[in-house]
Amino acid sequence: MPKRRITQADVAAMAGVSQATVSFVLNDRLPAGVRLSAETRQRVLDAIRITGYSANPVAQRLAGGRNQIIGVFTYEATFPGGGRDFYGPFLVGIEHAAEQLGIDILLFTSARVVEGRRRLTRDGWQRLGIADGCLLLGQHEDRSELQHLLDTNYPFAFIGKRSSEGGRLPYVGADYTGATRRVVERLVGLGHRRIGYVGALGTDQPTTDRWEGYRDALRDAGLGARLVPEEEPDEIVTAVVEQGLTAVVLSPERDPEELHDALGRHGLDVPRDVSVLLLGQPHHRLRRPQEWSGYAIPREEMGARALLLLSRLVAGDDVGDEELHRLLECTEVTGGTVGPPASQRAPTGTDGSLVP
Amino acid sequence: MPKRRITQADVAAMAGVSQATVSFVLNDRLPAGVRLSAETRQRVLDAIRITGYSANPVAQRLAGGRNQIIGVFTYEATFPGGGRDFYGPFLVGIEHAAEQLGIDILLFTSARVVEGRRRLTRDGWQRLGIADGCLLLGQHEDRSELQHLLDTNYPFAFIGKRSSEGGRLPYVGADYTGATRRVVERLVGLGHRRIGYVGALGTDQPTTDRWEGYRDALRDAGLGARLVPEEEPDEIVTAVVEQGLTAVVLSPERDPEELHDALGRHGLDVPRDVSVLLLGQPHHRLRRPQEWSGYAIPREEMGARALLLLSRLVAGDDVGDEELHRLLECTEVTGGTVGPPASQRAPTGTDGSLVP
DNA sequence: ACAAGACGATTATGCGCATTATTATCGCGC
DNA sequence: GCGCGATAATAATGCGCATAATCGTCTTGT
Repeated sequence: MPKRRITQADVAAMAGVSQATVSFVLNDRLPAGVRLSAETRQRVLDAIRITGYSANPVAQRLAGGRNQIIGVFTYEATFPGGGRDFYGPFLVGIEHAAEQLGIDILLFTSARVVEGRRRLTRDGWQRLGIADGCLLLGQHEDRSELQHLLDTNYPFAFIGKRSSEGGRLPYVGADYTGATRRVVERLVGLGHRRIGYVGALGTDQPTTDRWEGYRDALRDAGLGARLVPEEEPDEIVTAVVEQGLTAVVLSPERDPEELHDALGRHGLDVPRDVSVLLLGQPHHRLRRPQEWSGYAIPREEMGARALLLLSRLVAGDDVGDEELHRLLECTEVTGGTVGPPASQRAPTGTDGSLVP
Repeated sequence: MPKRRITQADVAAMAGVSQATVSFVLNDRLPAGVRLSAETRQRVLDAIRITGYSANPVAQRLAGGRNQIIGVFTYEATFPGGGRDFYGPFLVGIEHAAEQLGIDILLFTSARVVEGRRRLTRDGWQRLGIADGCLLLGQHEDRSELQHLLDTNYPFAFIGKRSSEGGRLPYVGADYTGATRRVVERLVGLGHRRIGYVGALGTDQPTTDRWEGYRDALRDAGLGARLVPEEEPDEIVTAVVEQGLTAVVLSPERDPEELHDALGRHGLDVPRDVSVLLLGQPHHRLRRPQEWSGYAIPREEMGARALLLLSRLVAGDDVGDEELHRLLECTEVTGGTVGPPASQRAPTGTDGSLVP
C-alpha cells in the first residue's frame, strides 16, 4: 500500500532500465531506430507485473498520448429528470461498450448553458482535451463549432445522423426514413388511404427524415401527404375528423396519451376509428400500460456502436465510409394502436391540409 | 481560431510578465513571499480576457492542482438498462449540482468487474487520480478499499449512509429508519395490529435501517415484529393469511405488482383486505399506473448534496460533523394501497414468525 | 586493422501548470 | 556608503509520460 503511486521510473529502476524503455514496452511500439531485446522486454514486463504499475492517465494525456477516456457531450441536460429520459438508453449502450473497451466516460456537465442549451465555448474546447475523443448527442446546428471540430482534427462522433458539412461528420444514426416508410406502407396495406402526419415540420434531421419516409411511402402508393400541424390535441382531433383521417403517424415529441384522450373525448376509439403509429419511443413518460404501435429506435445499440466507431477513430484506424456513416435499422413495434380502417368514415370537411 | 491552444505562457507574453505570475493571478493566491502590484495583476487579467485563455485541466491536475472534475464510481453498472434505473435519479441530482458548480463528471466505467460487481483495483485507484474527488454509489463492503481511500487522503463521499469505519466516511444518506418508523406508525394509527415486513434481512445499511424503524415503531406501540422472509409471492400470501396480517411493509427490491397479483389470486384486495407500504421507490419498473403508498427516497437531492459536500472536501474547507454525515428526510407518499384494517379478519394459522 | 553498419539501449526534451527558491530594485536609517 | 527590510517580481523545478535525438558496443566485410 504505497503512499506514492508507482511510476514508470519505479518500474524502470526495478528492471534496471531507463524510464523510456518502460514506456516503449508499455506502448508496444518502438519509435524508429529504437530496439529492445526480448530479454529486456521480459524483465520490464515482469517488473510491471510485480509492482502492479498502471499508467497515470493525466500524465499520459499531457504527454500527448491516449488515456482511455471518452467524453460525452449532450447539448441538453444529460439526465433531465421528471421521468423524461431521452439520453438514458444511449448511455446504457455507451457504458456497456466502454466497459468492454476499458474506457472511462467523461460527461461535460460543466459546459456553459446558453439559451437553454449547452455550448462548446472556448473553455469547452479546452476541456474536451481531457478525453481522447468525444461523442456528441442532441440537436444542434452551430456551424462554427462543427468546423472547429473538423479542423482541430479532434476525434469525435455523433450519435444521430448528421448529413451536413458535406458528409464529413462521423455518426451512428437510425434509419428513420426507412422505418417510417415501412410503417406507413403497413398502414396502406391495411387499407388506410387518409393518413396524417402529426408533428412540427422542423429542419432537424430526425424530423426531415421521418417526413421524407412518410411522404415517399404515400407518394409511391399514389396517396397524398397530410400534415397535421402540431397544435392542441383537440385541434388535432378536429383535423382528423375534418379530413376523415383513418390513421395518423405521430412524432415522438408529442405526448401520445394526450392525443389518445382527446380522441376519446370526441368519441373516436383507437384503433377502431383511428390507428395511431408512434415514430420512435415517446419522449414523454407513459402513464398507461398501453403498447403503442410504431417503431423503436435502437438507442442502446447506437450508443455502443458510436463508442466503438470513436475508439477506432481515436486509434487512428482508417475506417471506411459505411462505417463512418452507419444507419441502424429501427425495429417495428406491433403494439395495439393499429387496425384496419373503419371504412364507413368519410371526411366532414375540406382536404385543406393535403400536401402535394 | 488558433491551431495551438492558448497557454499561460501566451498570456504571460502578452502581459509582459512571467508564466508564474499568470498562474498566481489565476489562482488568486500568492504563495508566501510573492507580491504583485495591482497594476500588474490588472494587465494579466486583461490579457486573459483578450486571449480567452482557459486552463488545461490535464496539466492542472498533473501539476498537483484541481481540475474541476469529480469522479462517480458505481459498484454496479451505472445504467443497467431494461427499465430498471436505480442510479439515474442520483445522477440527475449530481448533474444538476455539477452544472451549477462548473464541474465535469467522470464515470469510472472501465473499472474491472469481479463477481458481477465493480472493483477499485490498483488501476482503479490510479484512475481516480484524474478527478479531484470521487462519489461512491452502491453497496459494497470491501474494507481494504475503504481503508485505502481514508489513508491516501483522497477526497470522496458516499451516496447512502455508511456507518462503518468508525464514522469516518463522509456521506449523504436518507433517513430510512425514521421514514419507516413513521409509515408504520401511520398503519398503527389506522388500527393495524398485525403488520408484516416483507424482505430479506441482509446486513446492508438500508435493510438494517428499515428493519430498525419497523421494529422500533411496533415495539413502541406494544406490538411484535413479524418478518415475512422474502420468498415466492404465493408463499408470502400464505404467510399473510396464516398470520392474519392486515398490512405489510415491502422492501423496494421486491416487485410490488407481483405481490399484488398474488394477493389478488387469493382473493385478497389491496387495500381493503391488506394494506401495502413501499419502503422506498420500487426497483422494478411498474407496469400499472397504481400509486404505491410508502415513502420516497430523495435521490436527486442526495446526489446534489453529495456533490456539494464533496466539492467542499476537495476545496479543503473543514466541514462539521453534521455536514459530513447528513441524513435527508424521505417524503411520504400517500398512494392508494393503504387503508384501515378489515377488522373481521383473524389469523388462520400460528404466530410462528413473530419476532420479539 | 578499421570503417560501416547492426544492435540495444540511454539521455534529453517538452506537454502546461503549480509551486518553491531566488533575484533585482528601491528607500531608509546610521 | 553600506547594510537591511520591504516590494515586485522571475527563474527553476517537477508532476509522469511519450518521443526525438543520441550514444555505446559489437559484428562484419575488406
